[in-house]
Order: sequence, then C-alpha cells, then structure tokens
Amino acid sequence: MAKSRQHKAESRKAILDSAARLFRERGVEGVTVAEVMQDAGLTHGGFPRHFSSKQELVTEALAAVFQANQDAPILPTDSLQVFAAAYLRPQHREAVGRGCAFAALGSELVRAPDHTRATLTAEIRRQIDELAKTTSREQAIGAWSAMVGAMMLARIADNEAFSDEILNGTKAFLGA
Amino acid sequence: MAKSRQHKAESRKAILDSAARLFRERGVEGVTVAEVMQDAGLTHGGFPRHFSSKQELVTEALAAVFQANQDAPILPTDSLQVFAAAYLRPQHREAVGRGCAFAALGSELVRAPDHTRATLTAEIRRQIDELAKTTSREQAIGAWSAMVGAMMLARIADNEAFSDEILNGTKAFLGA
DNA sequence: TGTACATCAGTGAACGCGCGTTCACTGATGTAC
DNA sequence: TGTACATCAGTGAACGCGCGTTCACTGATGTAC
Repeated sequence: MAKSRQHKAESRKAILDSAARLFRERGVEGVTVAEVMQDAGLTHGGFPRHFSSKQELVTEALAAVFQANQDAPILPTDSLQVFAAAYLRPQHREAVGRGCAFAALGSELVRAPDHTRATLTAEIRRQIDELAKTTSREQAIGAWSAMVGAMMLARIADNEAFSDEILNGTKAFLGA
Repeated sequence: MAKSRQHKAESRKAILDSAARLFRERGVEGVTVAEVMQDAGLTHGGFPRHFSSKQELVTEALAAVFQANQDAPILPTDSLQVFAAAYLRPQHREAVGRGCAFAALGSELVRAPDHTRATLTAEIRRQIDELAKTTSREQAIGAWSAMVGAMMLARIADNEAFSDEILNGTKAFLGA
C-alpha cells in the first residue's frame, strides 16, 4: 500500500484541506479525526504519519487557510466598502466551509492553546493592516469586527429574511 | 437525602446559573454535566430530575440568561454610544462567564438544534429592537454586530495591548 | 392529630458508546554497493 | 544495471479513557384517612 514521498505531501495537503473545510462547517469538536481522514481519501490509522495530534491538525489547517488567503486573497481589498460588500454576501453565509475562519470558529478559538492563538492573532493583525491601507485604523478595526459579528449572527438566525436583514443592515451601516 | 419541592426549584436555579457561567467560560463541549452539577453543589446522578438531556440544559440556561437580561438589563441602553462604551469595556472581556452569550458562544450556536436557535433568534431580534429605539435600525444592527465581533476578536488576541486596541478602535469607530 | 403509605430529590455506582491514539503489519519506494 | 536491504506511507484492529445517561437505592417530604 505504500506510496512515494511525493505522494505523502499530496496526502498532507488533502488532509489539511478536508480539515479546514470540515472544522469550519461543524466545529473542531464536531468532526472526528477519522472523518477528516476519510474525507481526504485515507483511513484514520495513517493520521500520526502526518500530525502528532488533532490539536496540531487544527493549528496547521488554520495556518494553511491564512497562508492561502494571503497568497491569493478571495475577497477584493480595493477599499473597505468593496471588501465589506463581498464579505457580507449571502453566498459567504452559505459557504461556511470555505469562508472566514473567525466567523465560523471564533468563539471556540478563544480557548485554543497558546501556539494556535499566536497564529490567530497574527492573522487578525494582518487582516486589519490590510484593510487599514485604504482607510483609518479605527475604521478598519471597527468595520471588520462588524463583518465578523454580522456573519456569525446571520448564521445563527433561523429565518432567511431576518438573516438577510442583518447582512444588509451591516452593509448599509458600513456604507458598502 | 431528599429535599422539599421548594428546594428543588432552588437546585434548578443553581444548576442553570452554573451552566450559564461555565458554558460561556469554556464552551458547551468543554464542560461536563458532572462539572455543572458539582458547581451547583450536587452530584451528577440527580441531573435527570431536572433536565432530560445536556442539550436541554444548554437551551434552558441560555433562555434564563436572556430572560434575566430582559428583566434587569446589565448594560445601560440610554443611547447606542452609551451601550457600546459599556459593552466594549475590558471588564466585559475578562468576565466571559457573565458576559454576552453571543460573543462567548456565537460560533458554536450556529450549529445548535432548531429549538435553541429559535430562542437565540428571538434574543438577537430583541437586542436589535432595543438598540433601534434610540437610533436607526441599520445603525443598531451594524453597531451591535461590531460589538459582538470585536469582543470575540479581542478575546482571541494573545496580548493585551492589541486586544485593547481592538476594543478601543471599535469604540471610537462607533463614536462611543 | 396521628399513622401508614406514596412520592420523589438526590446519591453513587455502573453502563455503553464514541473518539483520539497506538500498534503490528504490508508492500511499494528508495538506497547502498 | 542488478540485487539485497532499509524505510516508511498507509491499513485495519485494538486500546483506553471520558462523558452522557441510566438505575437501584435512601430517606425526608407530602398525602390520605
């Protein structure tokens, strides 16, 4: 059954991709290591060849998401308004597994171990710095907080009309 | 060991109080039923006399928090700015167990069962309606989203200076 | 008011399942000579 | 180039622990008469 070392790198990437998506969709505790491995096309026994623990997988998966978003940003950052309009789209609300990790996992990440929180803090800083390029730092901080909060609340809302109102209200509030 | 029926009501309240605090502090999955019961001064075997499942406890505990906050609001709602200034205080960031349930548990609540989400949706609506009494609905929605998001991000940040900057930046952004 | 009985809040032990982790094993890949 | 050996990615089974839930039991509370 053995595969080449090049293939191992591909497996690792597949595991990270599956983990990043599933964790955002169902929460870290809502997904088992076995499910991640199966989603990546492997069996769970091979897990320790790639990661020493589930927590390490969490950290690496988040780091990979942030790195990918830095290399090839999904949302346009031409201006705060353009970014906000894109972030607050209903499509983003629907695509939890591919969307903002803070809106999807934020409240669980508060209790993450130090190493993970360092990665998260760096990403928050990077995101704010990026947005602050076209506006004031206060605007960047306040507006991004509003986007993350609104997306989370819009996903909690159990009816589409109200959920839309949260997204659109925030969009209008931000002038986007 | 049996106690009176009046005492049972006191036990129930103690369980709900402990649950509401511990769930916010450590997340629903980060707290066991046994821990909640012990915190309330009971043993876990008595749990089913009060609630039929852990999930029911979650729903009831959140509903109790919302009801209590409606009966005796913790934060002043004189104006959006006054409310925001109080919400965004560092003391709130520190007191997770007694603070805003959405900032503390938001991203896990997205995946809560229907009955729980109905309670949550009603509370989001109530909160927005309350804030909209002194400003526009868009402002109420956008500003409250910013508060919830900022509090969550400020708690993720692993150093106080940056965490303070998130709270203060959002405060300034909201004119509070 | 007293007495016999029923109820039930709370205890402590046990059950059973899920899940992270470990491990012996396989066989293709990679290396040494 | 070929051959013998070492490595190790991946498999499938098993382990062990934690936790939600269940249950027999206790004894005070509450009720019927």
